[in-house]
Amino acid sequence: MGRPPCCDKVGIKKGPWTPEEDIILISYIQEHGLGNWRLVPTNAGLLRCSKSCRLRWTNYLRPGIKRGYFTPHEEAMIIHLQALLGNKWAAIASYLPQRTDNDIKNYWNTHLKKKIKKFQSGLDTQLASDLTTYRFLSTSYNEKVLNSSSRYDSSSDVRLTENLNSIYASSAENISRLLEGWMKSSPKISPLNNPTAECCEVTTTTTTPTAESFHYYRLRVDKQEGYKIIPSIEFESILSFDQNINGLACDKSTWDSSQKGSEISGSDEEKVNLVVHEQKPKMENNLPLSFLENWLLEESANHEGEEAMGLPPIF
DNA sequence: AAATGAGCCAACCGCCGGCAT
DNA sequence: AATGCCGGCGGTTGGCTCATT
Repeated sequence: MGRPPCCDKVGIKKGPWTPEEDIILISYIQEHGLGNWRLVPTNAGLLRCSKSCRLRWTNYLRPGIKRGYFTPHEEAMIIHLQALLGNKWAAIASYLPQRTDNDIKNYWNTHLKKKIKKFQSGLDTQLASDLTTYRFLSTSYNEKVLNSSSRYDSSSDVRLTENLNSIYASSAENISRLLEGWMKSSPKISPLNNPTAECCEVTTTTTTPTAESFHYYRLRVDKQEGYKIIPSIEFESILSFDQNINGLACDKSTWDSSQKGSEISGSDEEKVNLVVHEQKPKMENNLPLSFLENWLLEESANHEGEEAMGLPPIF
């Protein structure tokens, strides 16, 4: 006999995650840490399979995920790495720790593949005129031919970018998006799914490693007053979140129409603390650098200034 | 204004290797 | 040793948004 199944297939919810589910998952992971995904849905009270929870966390909720447009340097890295490694998205993502493999895969399929095709057919003069990108594309595809016998070896994979001066995205952006979605979808479901709760608060702490600072905010869910995002200190330094929280509130009717189920409790006295721990770049795996890794370091240094300035994509 | 198509992306599906039982 | 789940991965899809007709 093997292990018991992780979850019943009956009664498992599918489809897009609601902000309420996100909150539940985040708070569970904050409390219990990452570990046995099999136990997560049951213990957290989520009607999802463990796989869905893990995917949601790794692709969307975990701290440090950078979203939005890809910088020219990121694009070039993806193109180069794809040429070297093939569709090994997880391996490619290991060199871009702020991006998920899913994001990179999507970006490749929806943007880069077309652009490369266009470039190869000689139609994209703008692309060809950009020396940096041209060099990446040229060397990538030359190397693909030269190194056609090489294979990616995960055992020797050095998380190179941990050694780079990566700009870590604040998890506040993720959570602000989450809360924004929560507000939009709130008419149907209560965030805390507790029909008896009068009030509940979610207190979140985030850090931006580059700024060495902490940012606090609270989401207050009150049966009488509705939802409120309560900014605390240093909000102004997270521009995107600061913008997102403006005007986020709903009235009592929203609360009343949204009472369903009971997943996590909430009361005036209860608080759920979400402490999102940001990872700082580590200097581990100090192994000798391969040709690729040296190249990436070199290119990263070359593009550091450009990326920091937030230049728009080339394409 | 309505219909249609394209683009995008979050989430699912299915496979595989490793490992717990 | 055999069984079958877990976790990771790449491929695919469904549904949403936006642009065009």
